[in-house]
Amino acid sequence: MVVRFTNQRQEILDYINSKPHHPTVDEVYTAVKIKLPRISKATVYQNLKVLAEKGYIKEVNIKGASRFEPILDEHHHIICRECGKIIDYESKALTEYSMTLAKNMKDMDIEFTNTNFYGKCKKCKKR
Amino acid sequence: MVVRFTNQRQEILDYINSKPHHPTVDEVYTAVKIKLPRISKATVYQNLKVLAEKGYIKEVNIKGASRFEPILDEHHHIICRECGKIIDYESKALTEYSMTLAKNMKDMDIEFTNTNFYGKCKKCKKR
DNA sequence: GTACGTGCAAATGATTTGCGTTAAG
DNA sequence: CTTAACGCAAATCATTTGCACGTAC
Repeated sequence: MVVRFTNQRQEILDYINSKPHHPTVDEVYTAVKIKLPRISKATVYQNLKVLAEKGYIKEVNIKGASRFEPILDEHHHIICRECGKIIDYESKALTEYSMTLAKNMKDMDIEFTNTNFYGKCKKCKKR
Repeated sequence: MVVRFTNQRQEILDYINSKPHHPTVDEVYTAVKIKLPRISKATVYQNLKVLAEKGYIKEVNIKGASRFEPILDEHHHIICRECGKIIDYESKALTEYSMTLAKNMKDMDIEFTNTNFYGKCKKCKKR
């Protein structure tokens, strides 16, 4: 199965690569619609899925909804439990340590790891 | 606001505490329905939410759907990217190391951390 | 007795699917 | 040309909400 590089696919990929912002499907749809007004949401869903499967982008699940991010150096996420805000957090040491543990697991072949730090952001803490 | 301990709530809590199995909402619903045939799915949703908020159980998000687990010692998850199977993984060292990093974060107050190890389980690898 | 909880049905949101048409390679 | 991809509408899941009635405390 050949993966064709259509306009729609390219715009979606470009948008996700343009900002470290972890957009939702709707955010991608709204943004890409400006350049390609006739695009449908189903196409956005389909392409996000394909792009993630083929390894062009990465899918993250926060509070029940899918979000997407570029392929960056392996990193971790700081997540507000209340509003779902995400901050990227890089720690090679943590990644390496996790992967060391992964090598000793026999139940599954581990491909990558991700550590989530859950808490409350400043805004949500005020309330 | 007083949290009342109704039959429904107790059965849901008991079921989740009974097995290290990370059930989905539907699995909880089906299981509890055997003992309480008149229970509605909305009640299951409501109670799972309350129980998680009050800290009686923990919510985990895998492949877009909510799953629930008892409050155990802090632990991590090994997840099959294909079928969503979860295996618990305990490593005090990893938890402690992550929490050490968390103490230096100024953007958010971290309450807990969780590391996910993603890979493919034996069954899915065969295909 | 008074909220909080329940069950039901309807509403909302997220995601997927079927299908006829379009366009990439 | 041929087949993956598109756009649209409808279908399917997951989850939430409104409301009249029931019940824990």
